[in-house]
Amino acid sequence: MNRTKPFIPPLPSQRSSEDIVFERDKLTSKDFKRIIRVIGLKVTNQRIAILQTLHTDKQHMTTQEVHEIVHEKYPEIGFATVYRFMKKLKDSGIVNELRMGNLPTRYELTPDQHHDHITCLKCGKIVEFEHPVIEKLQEEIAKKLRFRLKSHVLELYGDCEHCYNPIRP
Amino acid sequence: MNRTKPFIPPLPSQRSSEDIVFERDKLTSKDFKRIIRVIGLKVTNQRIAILQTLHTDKQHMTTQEVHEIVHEKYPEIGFATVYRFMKKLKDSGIVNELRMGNLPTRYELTPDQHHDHITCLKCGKIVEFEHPVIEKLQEEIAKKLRFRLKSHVLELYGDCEHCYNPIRP
DNA sequence: GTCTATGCAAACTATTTGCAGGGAG
DNA sequence: CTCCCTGCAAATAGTTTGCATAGAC
Repeated sequence: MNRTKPFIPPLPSQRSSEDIVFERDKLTSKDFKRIIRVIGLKVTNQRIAILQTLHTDKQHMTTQEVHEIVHEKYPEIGFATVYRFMKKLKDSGIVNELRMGNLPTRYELTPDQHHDHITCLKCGKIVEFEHPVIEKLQEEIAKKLRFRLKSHVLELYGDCEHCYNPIRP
Repeated sequence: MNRTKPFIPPLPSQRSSEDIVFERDKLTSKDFKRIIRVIGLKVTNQRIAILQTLHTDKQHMTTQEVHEIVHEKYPEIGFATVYRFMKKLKDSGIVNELRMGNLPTRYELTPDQHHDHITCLKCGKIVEFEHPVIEKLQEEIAKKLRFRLKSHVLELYGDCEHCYNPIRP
């Protein structure tokens, strides 16, 4: 996977190319501030910390997990702040919302290259994959049904190799 | 779409072919009883009514909607009964669970032929589609990642033709 | 100084659970 | 007659909202 490709938050409308291009792997506090400003919000320590967490810590975190981590640095932070900011981030495309079954919603910084997920029903392990052909087929389907495709969710569910009985043949 | 094909509830294990084949379009009270028995539950009026509703009324209903409808015939019925039964139905594959964004979970009788959904973000319209190639590609992905594929969710989101500005060219 | 953001708590929504009585097999 | 099923209500989980204060710009 190409990890040095520039990370461009997909803001639907007013994108001013040179303004919001970030190096995905090297996001600093300065970048976070910039992201926040770009989506028209005020820069606060809490928000920086949330972005920092999403960027540094493990992918696919729930709001509660994000809160837990940020809480260590800013013990006063409330759930509401995290929830509210996550929603803003989602609305401006900075993060993706992942809904696995009826588990709590998880988030990931919008990847530079779109990918989907396969989740183990037994241990909860999540593996990412990309499949350009499927992407293209989806476009075709939408076109045929006269929809303007905005987004999609493809989640596979199964048992990972460690979880389906390794003893029985 | 072939609507006269036999409807075979995909019970994972003990399927005794001649026992659980139903004509999808003609399900009667008798069939509902049979379905309930097949999944190892006791037959009750409430359960029959729930299946009846899922079969007769509009597809893609929430548990609350199902409850509302069944409630007219059995005013004493509680949410719990519907929720509990829906879960059983899901576990035995009689119904599919659809989770569109963070909206309440919707259900459909498991279609004889698998299909996915495209949802209009503006008016909520849902259109079903099938795409065998995508299905096959999913199998391949799972295989490559060493998962035993159990199920998947493919939901496309966009604006339907009536909702993207029909005036502007 | 103005207006947005925050923290707290309460409200809300969808869903689950405990329990005692009712009904299917 | 034995459990399973049901209705009710209370509990829970995740998320949202109202409000007064704090803080960014």
